[in-house]
Amino acid sequence: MKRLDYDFFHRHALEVAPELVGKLLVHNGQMLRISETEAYCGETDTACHASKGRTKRTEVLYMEAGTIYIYLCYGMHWLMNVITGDADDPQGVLIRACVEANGPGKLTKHLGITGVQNRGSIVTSPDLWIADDGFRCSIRTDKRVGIGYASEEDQAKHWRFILDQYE
DNA sequence: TTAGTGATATCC
DNA sequence: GATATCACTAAA
Repeated sequence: MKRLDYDFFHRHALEVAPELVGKLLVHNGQMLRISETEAYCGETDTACHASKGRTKRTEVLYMEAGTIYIYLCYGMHWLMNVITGDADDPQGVLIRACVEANGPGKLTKHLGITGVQNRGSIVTSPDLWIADDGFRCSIRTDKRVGIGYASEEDQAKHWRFILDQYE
């Protein structure tokens, strides 16, 4: 079992996102198998929060790879992202679901993750990290969901990665 | 299908 | 200061 390090996240979101599927998300002693992720790729991606520029909320996206971006949606659901790529390049991967809980809001609730983890680092945090235990599986892709505000071409991109079948 | 919830951004 | 928006969920 190996903790994913800076080098793993220091790549393009479209490389990191599919590889995170099947990994273990560890928080305060709980371990959950990630089963669904989505990639958000920079200011040119109209679905990405940073597409409208850098603000107090989105500046986390510009931080270095491995930074945790937690965002409160609809007043009650914490959504968890991990920043990838170079610093000042606002891209990241949304953790959408794990085997034990489907839905990004349910996942963070299940793990007890809240905004206090925002701006932390998945590489150095003592109680929140992602591990590779050698698990292998096949993955399928699909369109991202819940991004109706994005351009049609961005909505059409298959940047959602779903655990399909155990090997 | 619809209500609920609150931080953030955008507009006065 | 006020309002509109939102990477969702549960209940019906």
